[in-house]
Amino acid sequence: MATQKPSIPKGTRDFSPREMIRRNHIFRTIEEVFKTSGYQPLETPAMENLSTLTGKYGEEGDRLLFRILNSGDFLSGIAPAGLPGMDARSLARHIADKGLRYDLTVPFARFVVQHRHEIVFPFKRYQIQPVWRADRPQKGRYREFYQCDVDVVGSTSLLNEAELVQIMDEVFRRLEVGVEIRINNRKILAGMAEVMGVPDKMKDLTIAMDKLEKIGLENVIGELNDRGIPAEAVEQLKPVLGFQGGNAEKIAFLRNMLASSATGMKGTEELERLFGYLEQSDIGATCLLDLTLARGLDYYTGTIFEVVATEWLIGSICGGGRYDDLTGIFGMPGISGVGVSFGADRIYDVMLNTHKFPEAIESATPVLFLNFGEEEAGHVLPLLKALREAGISAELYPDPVKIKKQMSYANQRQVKVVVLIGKDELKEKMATVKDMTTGRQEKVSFEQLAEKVKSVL
RNA sequence: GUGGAUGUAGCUCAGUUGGUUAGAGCACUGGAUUGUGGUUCCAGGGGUCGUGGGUUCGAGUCCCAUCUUCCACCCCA
Repeated sequence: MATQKPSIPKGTRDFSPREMIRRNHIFRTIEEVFKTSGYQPLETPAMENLSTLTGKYGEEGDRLLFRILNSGDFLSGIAPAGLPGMDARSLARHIADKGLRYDLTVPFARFVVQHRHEIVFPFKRYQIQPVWRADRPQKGRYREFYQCDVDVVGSTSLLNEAELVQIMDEVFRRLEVGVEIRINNRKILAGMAEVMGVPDKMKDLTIAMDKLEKIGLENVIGELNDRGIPAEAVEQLKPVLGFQGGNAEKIAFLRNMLASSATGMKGTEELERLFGYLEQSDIGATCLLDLTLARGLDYYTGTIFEVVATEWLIGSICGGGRYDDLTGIFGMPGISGVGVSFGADRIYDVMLNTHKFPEAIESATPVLFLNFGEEEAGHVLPLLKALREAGISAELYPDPVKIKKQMSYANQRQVKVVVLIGKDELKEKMATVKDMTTGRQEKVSFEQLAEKVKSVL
């Protein structure tokens, strides 16, 4: 067999021990915050039935789903004559009925409906697992990445939204990542489309508005025109796009602008109440009412969130919102949920580039016993066990190779303490303890070893 | 899915208008030092030049295709 160059699929990554220590620091911090707010852990399978996934993320989302080829003779049901006339899309419907999950929210909704009789509502869960998207990789964009979701379903209270903001604030405070939390409400966007006389164009409207920060006012207006929104409607939108003022002023402005839209007024009230809660919640990060925030996922119906890092531009590092009827598609209408998702990989990128990883999490190196041969190594085993029981991580070099080689290994592993027990030491029942940072070494009795090692560490 | 850039040793990169056997630094292995690392010195191993075609007497170098990575669009964590 010809040797092949080892590689991994496009957009996926290996994580080295050094990277894993840092990633785990992020995961543990997030999980800790989730737990202290009363959320419970949940996991779902990497793959879902394709019928569960399709149609939940919009047309673009469907395109980005990874499909899993059926097992067995999956072409048997297709007439060979029909094949040439079939495009990849329709063929895919016949030969794939499973797909990798695209996010954690839809599988969660599926879980809630499927287990509705076992669940006590309001149900609060968190879920930290990878998701897959067949997107083209780019800066901060991967085909396999981890999401850390917190959701609560079965409650329409805006206190849930406020709690999620608190969680976002606390996570990034603990990770020492500077952020701005942007908040909007889909009902506001629907209301705008309504008062502009283009209620069916809400999606086009939001896609264009969302780009304001990126492409500027002129280009947004151009895009609105291209998307078939009449000039007089665009004219009504201009004050929104150019609005300067604080959150309270924005709410007052909306109340005036959206007066004729029941939906719009509902959204305005929701925002007002949420910001009221936030004022009483002692939030450290900036919470900004962003009238141009849209978010592409189809299922959001109320409050929407997005978090961006202020010290490193990489797109959003956390996002989410309220979905009023996600469970309805699975046959359980009338259950409202709200949640946010932390993008662990992007948070990692931000922390790496802004040097936010604490040194302390990196230096958990063990004590190393050198291996002088079969007999000497045998005498090390009880000492090794004693150290470990004393809570000191320790290891014995497995092969009796040259001491120089073993020392070199210790050095590269950044081992702080090396213990040498050779023929000489065995005779006196002593161990030589070497401090690798100073280079100094000292002989101690086996009984004193743990204590001595501790003093050097 | 659209457009642009990229690929030479494990890593970072040289490589002339196309011309012998493709180089350097770091890393690795062995030795100076038969029980002592991080410094130094000496020696050594390692590359079908991303892959597949083509042009040419001759291709790392030119052309085409394809893949990877990166960047932008779309969309998004």
